[in-house]
Amino acid sequence: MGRPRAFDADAALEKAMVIFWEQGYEGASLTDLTEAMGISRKSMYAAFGNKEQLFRKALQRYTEGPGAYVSQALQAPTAREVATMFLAGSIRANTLPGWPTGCLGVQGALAVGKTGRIAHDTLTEWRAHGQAHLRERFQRAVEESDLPADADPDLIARFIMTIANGMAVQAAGGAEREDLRRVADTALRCWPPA
Amino acid sequence: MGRPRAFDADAALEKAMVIFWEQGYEGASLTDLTEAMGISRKSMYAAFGNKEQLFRKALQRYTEGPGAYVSQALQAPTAREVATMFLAGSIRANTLPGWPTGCLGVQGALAVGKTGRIAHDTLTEWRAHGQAHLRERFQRAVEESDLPADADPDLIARFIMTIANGMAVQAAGGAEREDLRRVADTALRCWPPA
DNA sequence: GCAGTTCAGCACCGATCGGTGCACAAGCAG
DNA sequence: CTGCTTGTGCACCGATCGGTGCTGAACTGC
Repeated sequence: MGRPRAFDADAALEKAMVIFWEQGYEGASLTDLTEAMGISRKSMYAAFGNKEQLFRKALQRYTEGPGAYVSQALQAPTAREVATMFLAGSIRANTLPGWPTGCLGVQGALAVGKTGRIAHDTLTEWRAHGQAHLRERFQRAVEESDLPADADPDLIARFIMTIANGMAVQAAGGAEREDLRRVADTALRCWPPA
Repeated sequence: MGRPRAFDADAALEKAMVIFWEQGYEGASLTDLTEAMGISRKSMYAAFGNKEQLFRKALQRYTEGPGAYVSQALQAPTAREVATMFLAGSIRANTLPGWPTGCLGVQGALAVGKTGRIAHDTLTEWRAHGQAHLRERFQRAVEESDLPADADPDLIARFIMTIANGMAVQAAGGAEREDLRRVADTALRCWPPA
């Protein structure tokens, strides 16, 4: 009994997920969230508890929606297909047209709100500069025949930088130095990588 | 002429760098920063301008300090040594004892302040769960002889997850789907990776 | 000594944060 | 219709944000 709710809680949760995805937890203010969800603060609290619980539910929805590739990949018949499907699904989820770029699981504490946009852009540029330096160096290596003539300096630089970026996320999650060292060794087992 | 400043601006900048490194730009409040620097807000503004400029100077100091491995690696004689030194330096900088873990260039917009700690931990756990599922699946592959008996499921899972994490950072920086696809192909060119 | 200049500390600014009390409207059971 | 419950919107809470005006002390050149 009582008055039924006048909005679609599931649709509202999806809107909230998008805001968290593109702005991160701290960067997403209650005003941002409720405006996107099209409901009042009070309705949000009544329906979802508080901001933290809303975030958890948004993450769960992400896992079942854009992040469903994880469980799908795990069902592949061979280990190689698991890895291939996992990475392919990750790529797809990271670059869905009409959706925020990147992964909510990383982005959620990587993206920033309005006040942090400056720092976000500064760091994106900083990483791009580092990658550009690598690319130029590998370009030189091609010219010096240190790398094969058909090697792709841009790809190699991006590959190495991707490993480094990934290791930074791993380290933020508590990975030990020896863990990372073995990852790097694995990445360099085949050289040149392309 | 005039009264000289009573604190070491360079030491203060280093303290600020550490706070940004472990708490991110938005997560580092002026109170956090000035307390760590041991100076008043007014002194900070007089010496560094504002929070944004302080962040830029802290990033520059990071580049010249813990991040100096980048320019060092670029001077290596061969491309392979460049890649090896770059990754090794990245690992070292990500896991310096007595310093924050991870990379300021990623962390600066990844880590969060007090209010975001909950989300940060939630996401760290979320990523760890995904990696654990991968590990269990690769463990099964070893038991099924789909992977060699000496394959290391933990390492393979961490390697794949590191690529995925790195691609998420790349995507947040604007990488296209095709760019990421080639990175993933590169990572899977040698299989099994260990 | 003096005058000039700059530093440091405190209180305070408006804005925004996450979260809530209250009045009222909307729908239920009888 | 009358009670009763519950969703909704508005105004507002204390806390904190980045940033500043003011006061006085500390140091310089003369």
